[in-house]
Amino acid sequence: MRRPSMKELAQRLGVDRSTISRALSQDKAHLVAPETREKVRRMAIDAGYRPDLTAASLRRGRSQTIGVLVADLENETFINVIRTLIASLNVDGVPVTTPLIAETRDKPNAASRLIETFLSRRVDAIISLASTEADERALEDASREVPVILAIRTLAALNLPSALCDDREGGAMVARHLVERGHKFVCQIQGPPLATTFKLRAQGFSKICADLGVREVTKPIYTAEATPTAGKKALDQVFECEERPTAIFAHNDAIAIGVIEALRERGLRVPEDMAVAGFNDTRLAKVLSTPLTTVAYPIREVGEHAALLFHSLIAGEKDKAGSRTFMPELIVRRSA
Amino acid sequence: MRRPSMKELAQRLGVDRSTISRALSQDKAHLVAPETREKVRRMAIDAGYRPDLTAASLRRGRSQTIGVLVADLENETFINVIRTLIASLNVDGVPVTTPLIAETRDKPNAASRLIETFLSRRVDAIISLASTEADERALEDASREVPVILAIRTLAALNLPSALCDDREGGAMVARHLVERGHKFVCQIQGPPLATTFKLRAQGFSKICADLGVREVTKPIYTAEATPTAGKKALDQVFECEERPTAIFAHNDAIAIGVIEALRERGLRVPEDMAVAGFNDTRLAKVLSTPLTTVAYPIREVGEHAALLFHSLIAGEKDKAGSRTFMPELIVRRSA
DNA sequence: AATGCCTTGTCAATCGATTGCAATATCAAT
DNA sequence: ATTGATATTGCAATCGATTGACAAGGCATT
Repeated sequence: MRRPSMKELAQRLGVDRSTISRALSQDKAHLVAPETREKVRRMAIDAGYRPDLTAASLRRGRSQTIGVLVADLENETFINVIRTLIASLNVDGVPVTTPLIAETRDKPNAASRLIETFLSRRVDAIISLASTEADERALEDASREVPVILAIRTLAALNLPSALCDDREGGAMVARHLVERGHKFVCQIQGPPLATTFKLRAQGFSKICADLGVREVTKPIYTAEATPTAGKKALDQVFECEERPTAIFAHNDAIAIGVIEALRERGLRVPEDMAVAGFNDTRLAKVLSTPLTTVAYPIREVGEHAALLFHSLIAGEKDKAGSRTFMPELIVRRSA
Repeated sequence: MRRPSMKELAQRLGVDRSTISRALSQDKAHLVAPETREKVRRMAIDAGYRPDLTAASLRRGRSQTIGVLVADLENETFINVIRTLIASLNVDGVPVTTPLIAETRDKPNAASRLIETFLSRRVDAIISLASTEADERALEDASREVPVILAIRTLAALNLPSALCDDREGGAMVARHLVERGHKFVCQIQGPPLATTFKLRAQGFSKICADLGVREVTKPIYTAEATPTAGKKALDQVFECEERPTAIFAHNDAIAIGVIEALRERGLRVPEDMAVAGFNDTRLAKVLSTPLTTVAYPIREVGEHAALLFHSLIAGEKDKAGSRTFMPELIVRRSA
């Protein structure tokens, strides 16, 4: 006992399919007599009618679908941005645009392949929370067919509408704070160099250090991944230096957590023997027994602006679709 | 300069659209002369042809799409199961089935609304990693229209094909271990009672305690969410008891981490003053300076079996689609 | 030469909804 | 009664691909 199509509903009711379509639609419902409209709606409900969105997509040329590229599904910040984005895709609690979420894990060709799939599925827009310079070309090509929006990670060369955090200023905030606390020799543990985020944080941090006459460990220290494990390993490099810094700026809370654990294993106290600051203000940051000094990411703002960009671009209002950069906020806790 | 459709390719090449379709397909390509086939493929490539999957879906009655319901996108275990599932959706590295991932956050009506969307989009199957008794009805209804697969969380009443972990035995493993270590009075901090997972872990644990004559804190302790913050708060309840247990089984690593941090703040050492065990073997479990004794979730097995179920059911091989329960593994580290 | 088979390709219907245009009905105004 | 405007509905094309039925041509067999 399959569910009926519009055609069948029409037959049962003795009207044309177009009437059914209009009666059930949002914007064309006024074209059908209130009486008929009600009749159609009632019948649709108790016949268990369910619209076929693939058919509607084909005809409309709009799939009511958005492709979401995300670098890492385990990353709280990404997920939370996606959550606020998704929330804005609903109208009256009913999801009208379905997100197609796909993860790149920063693998070289992942993005281009996924973008191909998105385009084949005729997404109405693509929003990338995973941009790296390796995908620049793929995103540029895609942007000629469909609106492409950048979030979290920018790509300077592309000039696409984007929703970002001021990562440079975030790095600067940490630097200023460490200087205020009297640190004279500090160190960064950077995230993987692929994404612009970390580069900017590093720049902002270093700039302030230079300006205020604070020395940094000269050799740059990177992690392969932005994870606790990688952070833990990276700490070894800090201790290979001739002189030990008194504070570490980890580019992300996950890294910071690894660093703190590693310090603890070496019997060093945080912040007394070594101050540690992170970035993102993860859930865990508050819970740690040495609560983490970190930079709160403007999650809601970024998510909401990304959504706004999506809606403007869909509506063809290119003028309204400006890029914005939101300010993060330094959260001072015990660790630094 | 829009991309061409099959029709346009056909015109340019002076053949019928059906020939193009067959030449480009996997399974019907042999119906086209090798010469023509090559000609078509070459032309398709340099004309930048890209198939329209919404059109194909409509005609085929199969959308090459799978609806994935997940309770929490921040949960590593869910994500990792989804990852292995997704990996199996690719053929030769090319994604043929697109997952539609949606998060319920265990909110009452989220699942049914999302299932509606899935069905409107004509997904080929639904796989739920978010089942709670509240969604039982919705999943049952859905299963009459499309294959529904359960993963991680089961629903006893429904008898749907599922890929599970033996949570009861997992709980039992922890209990046996604590007994071996000489604990006589222990305590559980359970996850939210919605999902069967936690109920089973509790049962398995309590059964062994009872059998081996170990006492448990009588009042059951639940967390509102399976998060570190909730775990931290739950620990207060443990200390409200007249007699203090010597070991805690937290139903999940996130909870365990919160518990450990809270203990540390009270100045108690883990495991000397209080042993703590978790569940899932999260990334963080290894990294903690008191590495966590926990139960490794059979992520790969569950993910792969879920994928296998999907493929069998799609192929109409219902007989091959049996439920399976995989054994977790106790990982003994320092915390208990 | 007749028959049958195989290969290759065309024709046309179809999936289920949406929408521009035309048709009819209704009503008011002249 | 005629005209015009408005409201409501129907007709039919369309979105882009897939597929069953069928035709044409080539080849081998008898």
